[in-house]
Amino acid sequence: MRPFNLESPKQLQQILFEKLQLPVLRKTPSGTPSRPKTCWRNSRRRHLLPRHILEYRGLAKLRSTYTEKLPEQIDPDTGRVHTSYHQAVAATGRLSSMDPNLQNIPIRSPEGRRIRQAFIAPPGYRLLAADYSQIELRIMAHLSGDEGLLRAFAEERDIHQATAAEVFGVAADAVSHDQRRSAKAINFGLIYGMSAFGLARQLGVSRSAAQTYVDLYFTRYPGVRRYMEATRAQARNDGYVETVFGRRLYLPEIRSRNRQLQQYAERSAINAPMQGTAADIIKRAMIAVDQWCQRDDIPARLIMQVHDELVLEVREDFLSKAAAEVGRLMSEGG
DNA sequence: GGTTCAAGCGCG
DNA sequence: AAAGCGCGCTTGAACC
Repeated sequence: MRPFNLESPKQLQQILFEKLQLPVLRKTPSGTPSRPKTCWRNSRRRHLLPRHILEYRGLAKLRSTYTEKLPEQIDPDTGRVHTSYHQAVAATGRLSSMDPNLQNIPIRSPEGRRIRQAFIAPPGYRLLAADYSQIELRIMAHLSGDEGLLRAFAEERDIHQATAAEVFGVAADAVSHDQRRSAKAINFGLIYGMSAFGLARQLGVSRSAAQTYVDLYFTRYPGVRRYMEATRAQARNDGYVETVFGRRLYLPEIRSRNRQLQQYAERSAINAPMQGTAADIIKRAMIAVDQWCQRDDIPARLIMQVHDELVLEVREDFLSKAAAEVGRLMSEGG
């Protein structure tokens, strides 16, 4: 018998599953019992130990990846951390940031935000971040031409609230927190090509309830359903999908007899035009913003891109002018 | 000393 | 059986 390493995360988790009596919902090919991740993560509501372990993992990630590593990556010449952006990595046309990755600096947790606070501008300068609001859903509205969705955006509505009002048949100001949360999950799910099954798992409701939400959504936004169906059909016919600006993603597996590969290709076909068009738009904005920055006497520099967000370094006295101009360039393209 | 893989985490 | 897209980094295990 092999030595039993109690510090092996896998073994620890395995023992924990038994002690906590989490159900075995499937087995791996080798016969090892296995529980879905969500089951394990949900168990933290009932059990103290999983809660502590998940908290520990999050903190360990922050320490090992950011707190300990980033200071080592400071360039001695400039005193800054410099990333490399790669243009031909992500299939959808996004940039990817490497060595170090500055597109995944923490922000979602309070502890993570403390790490982000370490990123500062030089004396006399400030960081200016400008991001697109709901850009992929706006693109979905554009591509689908759905009247209801286009109207909601034209009226600058809170889109998740507006969706909830439509799907649950209530007035916008009567939408509950849970209804908005569900609508948000539906909206994200649509962008990702998610099924009713996936939505059910995400929301913790029954499959039939999730199916009801999806059906209701498509009744309210029929253009979106038409668009989704047309995109799948087009991908299957042509073997590729493309963005508004013509960037293509080839999907040979859309005709695979392997159902898993075929469905994955379908989800990619749904997602790529939206994610890819967003990538095209911000790249054009980057060119416009940088050209503006390079003009004489403009005390602002484009220093980072995070998919739907541009970050600039701006001289303090120029901040409001820069914010206005960057906003204009990002929405109108110059 | 190195590589490769999976798991698990960070972000949009 | 799997059933939500796109990424990168760290860790530990297994192996050379």
